[in-house]
Amino acid sequence: MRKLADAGMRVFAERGYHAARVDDIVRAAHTSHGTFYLYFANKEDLLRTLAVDCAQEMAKLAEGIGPITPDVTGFAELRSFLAEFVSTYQRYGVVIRAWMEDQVSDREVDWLGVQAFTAIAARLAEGMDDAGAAQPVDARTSVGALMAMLERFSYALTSRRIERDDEAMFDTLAHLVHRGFFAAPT
Amino acid sequence: MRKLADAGMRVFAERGYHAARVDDIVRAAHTSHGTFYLYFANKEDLLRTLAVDCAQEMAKLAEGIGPITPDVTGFAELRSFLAEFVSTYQRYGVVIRAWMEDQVSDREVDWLGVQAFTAIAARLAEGMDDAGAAQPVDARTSVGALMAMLERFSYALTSRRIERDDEAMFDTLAHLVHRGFFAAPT
Amino acid sequence: MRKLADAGMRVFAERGYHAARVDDIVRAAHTSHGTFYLYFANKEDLLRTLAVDCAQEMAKLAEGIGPITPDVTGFAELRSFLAEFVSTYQRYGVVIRAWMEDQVSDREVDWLGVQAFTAIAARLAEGMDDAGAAQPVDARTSVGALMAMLERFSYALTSRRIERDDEAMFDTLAHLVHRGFFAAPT
Amino acid sequence: MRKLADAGMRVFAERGYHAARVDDIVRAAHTSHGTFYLYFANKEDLLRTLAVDCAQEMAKLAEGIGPITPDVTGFAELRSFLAEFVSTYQRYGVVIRAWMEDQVSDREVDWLGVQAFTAIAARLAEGMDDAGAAQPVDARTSVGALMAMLERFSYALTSRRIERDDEAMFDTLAHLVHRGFFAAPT
DNA sequence: CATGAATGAGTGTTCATTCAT
DNA sequence: AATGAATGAACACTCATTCAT
Repeated sequence: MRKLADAGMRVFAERGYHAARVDDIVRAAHTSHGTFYLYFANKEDLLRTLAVDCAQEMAKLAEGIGPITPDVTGFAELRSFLAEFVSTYQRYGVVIRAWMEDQVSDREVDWLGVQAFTAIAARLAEGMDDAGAAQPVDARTSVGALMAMLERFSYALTSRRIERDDEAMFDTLAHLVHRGFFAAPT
Repeated sequence: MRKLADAGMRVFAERGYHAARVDDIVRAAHTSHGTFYLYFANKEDLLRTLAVDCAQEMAKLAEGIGPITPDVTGFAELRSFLAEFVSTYQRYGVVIRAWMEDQVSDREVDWLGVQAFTAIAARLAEGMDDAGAAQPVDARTSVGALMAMLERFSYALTSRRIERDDEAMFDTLAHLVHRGFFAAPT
Repeated sequence: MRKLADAGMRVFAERGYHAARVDDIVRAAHTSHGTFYLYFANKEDLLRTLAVDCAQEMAKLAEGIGPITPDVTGFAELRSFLAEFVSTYQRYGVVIRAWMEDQVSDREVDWLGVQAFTAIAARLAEGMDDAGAAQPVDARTSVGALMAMLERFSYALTSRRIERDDEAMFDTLAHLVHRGFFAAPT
Repeated sequence: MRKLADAGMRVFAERGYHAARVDDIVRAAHTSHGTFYLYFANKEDLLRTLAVDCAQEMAKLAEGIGPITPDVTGFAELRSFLAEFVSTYQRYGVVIRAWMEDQVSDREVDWLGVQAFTAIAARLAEGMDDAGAAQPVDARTSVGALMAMLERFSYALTSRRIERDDEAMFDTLAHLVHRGFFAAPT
């Protein structure tokens, strides 16, 4: 039930997954405990559901991006991807962190995660091929690094620990990554 | 007491902070509950203590590195820093993630974190000055990105979700970051 | 919930408030720990609830008594009040003593206590006015003395430390107090 | 050891017997836990020791009073006894209440209590004999009533719940009791 | 005599989960 | 489908007591 999932999202964001009580979620959703267990096997099941949502959005986002090439078009593509990723991550941050802290694993989530990862890596690899010649950087490793970076920045932005001009920061990140990939002094 | 902190580290790593029961830690340390609460106010206090340890090691590590310059020396410096950071992070991974999940904050930890961050940023800024000319990337943002990247890779390596030639991976990372900083096609 | 309050009363009476474990109460009430904390914030909250019950009964009892006059009617009134008070006190003895030992305070209880006290003092003052002339005893102080006396006798009777003809004892008490109030040599 | 008993007295008075931790007492006495258990079998043993002290003082006090006669001398005797009793009680209040709450019993304490009780009852009986004729009040019951009254007033004074002219109050009490005993209209 | 670090049994309290209505 | 009162297993934490030094 959407109402419950949304409430879970909100409550997790406010209190953190572990501190969030089923009672909080149920109240936020204006429902009863019974209803919660009608739609979710247990609290972790709700986390899993939200993780699937997250992975789906991420995968969709990954598939939507165009090739990341050494030229300005590639740079723009990367730049816009950064912003979208951060926005999505900000919504699912708690879910992701709880997921990691609890070392949970789930077929569907894992699968979607790999899909997203592969999609981005593919776009990047295309760009690298375009750049020709032997690149000392590996596409998959690079994508991993990119996503890690994004994750952390998204978190920092969410928790407001960072105070800076977002636009300038995105520019720095985009340059950093783009140059890291292609060594093109823009 | 060292024995308890060490045991806590081990148990947190195995079960995760939230799943770890005080009883597990006490048993792993071959002590009693009473002794635990003799040295730590509560479970979270142990987490805080470990976070301080972590922040201290990180700060020390950060201060030990030499300038990260555009040349091969700088590259080597960066390369070796990566390895050390990952190694340290791997030991404290759970602590860091629990710290973030619980949104805990602590004067000492925060202070040491800032110190470490600043130290690395300074080394990097030096290198950037050497590189002369206007750099489109900002040193502080870059360091943030670098550390995020490392954090996530460290985690991936720890949880063994990644299976790859570590040396090659470190090379890719070092290149990626170094080129990102200096745009020097190595 | 009545079932729990009643069980609490019984268990407190048997073991004393401090020695009574929540588990004992819960078992005596044929319920679960969860249910206990559904109706009471904690063990002390149950004590408070019982103290309110006690204060209410005492206040009701105090309001029910007629004027305590120097004549035989007044004596009879006093005599019957004594018996009722003792009976009530016997049921709430443990609650009262725990309440005092723990130096707890509560708006409602305090208020009802004052009400009861005032009601009795008023009845007595009326009688004293009837007795005319200056009385060397103050009504409020006298009531305090009376209630203290009753409290302790009630306790003695409850704990069976006293073994005597109850009727005779009540007579002595009634005479003692009545004469103390009105100095009428019966 | 006196130092510990004194400290116990102070701490019990401050926090109440149950809330007082052995650690508090030990710290207040500037000694160690080990030393505590060198002189007392356990926490309750300290309570018992203090109860013995209390009972001894009370017994001594009871033995020191002269005959309580219907005349002014008897009244004065009673009046002064009241003040001394209250003063003693105020020091031992917590001990007494804890003793009652825990329903503890002890040969020595019980014996001294009976002694004190008997001594006062004897003095009163003497006075009653002097008053000649059949008294409707029984000496032992009367003494019980008297002591109860005193106990409660002492407590009220200690906890400062009562705010009144102490001297006037003592007068009322003395009159009340004396007249209750001898029915002499003052 | 004195110490205080170490102990661990004991207990209050929480909260995910169930099930009769 | 929806409810929410009832459950009880699980856990953090306390503190009286001991004993090696």
